[in-house]
Amino acid sequence: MPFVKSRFTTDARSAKIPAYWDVQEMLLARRRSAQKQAIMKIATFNINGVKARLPALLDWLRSAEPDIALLQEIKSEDAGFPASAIEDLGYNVRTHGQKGFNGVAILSKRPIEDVQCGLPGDDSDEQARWIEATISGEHEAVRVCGLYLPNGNPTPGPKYDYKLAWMARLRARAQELLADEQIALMAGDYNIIPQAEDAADPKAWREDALFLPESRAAYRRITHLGFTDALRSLHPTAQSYSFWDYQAGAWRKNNGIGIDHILLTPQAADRLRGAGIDREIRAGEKPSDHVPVWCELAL
DNA sequence: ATGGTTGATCCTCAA
Repeated sequence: MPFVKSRFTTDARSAKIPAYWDVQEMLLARRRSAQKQAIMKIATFNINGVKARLPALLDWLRSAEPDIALLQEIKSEDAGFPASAIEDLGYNVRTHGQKGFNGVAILSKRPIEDVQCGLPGDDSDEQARWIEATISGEHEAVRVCGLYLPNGNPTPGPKYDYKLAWMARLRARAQELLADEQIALMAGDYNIIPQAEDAADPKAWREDALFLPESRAAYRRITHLGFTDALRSLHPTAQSYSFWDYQAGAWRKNNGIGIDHILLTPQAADRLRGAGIDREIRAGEKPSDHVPVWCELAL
């Protein structure tokens, strides 16, 4: 390796002084390690019945160690939620449940403050699909919104109308979050396949409420307000599948779809440090048909 | 092409 004379080290004396780049590199490394201590891992997970899924949920919490987990489809009333087993792992628990279906929850190692249940905009809506709260990191707080967007099938029909109406209300809440200019995110089961690339077999979903052009346009009307998809931002070409049907060997054939998303406000996106999908737990004992999607924010 | 799984509940619905 021949010695290449740097234009910054013109003589032997100045060569002893650390180069400008080395100093910058050192400062950057120092800043990175400082940020590492304040990283918060925030996950969304549609567990498809918290009681049937409790062992799998506890296993995942122990191994993935999220600071915050937003759960959907707990299929449990608040009183029936198995909070104590989760609290034993060091989590605070807040639920917004209903009998039989739907239901959302927030698990957090740090205190859960200013909890709001129910998506604003329709007082007659009885379905438990929205919970939001403020959680403080080491230096800064994040407003986390957990959502279970209506499936919408069959189409056309009242269920699809409800989906689109719910998405219009979601857009209104999203606009408020952006206007607040806070570190905030909306994460959950959106029941939306944003693009053909987010499905192994997009043709099979052409007529489905998860992939109809009108559904995807409604989703884009929300993201285009100024949200960043955590996974897509860091891994533009990664496979986004987060759901595999129980039927017809979908998991075995990797016939999946990406419908669980984390949308960040600009203030949250600036603090994004990592994102991923825990797809391996789909192969575990009595798995949910969804797997967790997570991101890491420097807070 | 059409098949076929799971959870919660009250035997059928929702996904």
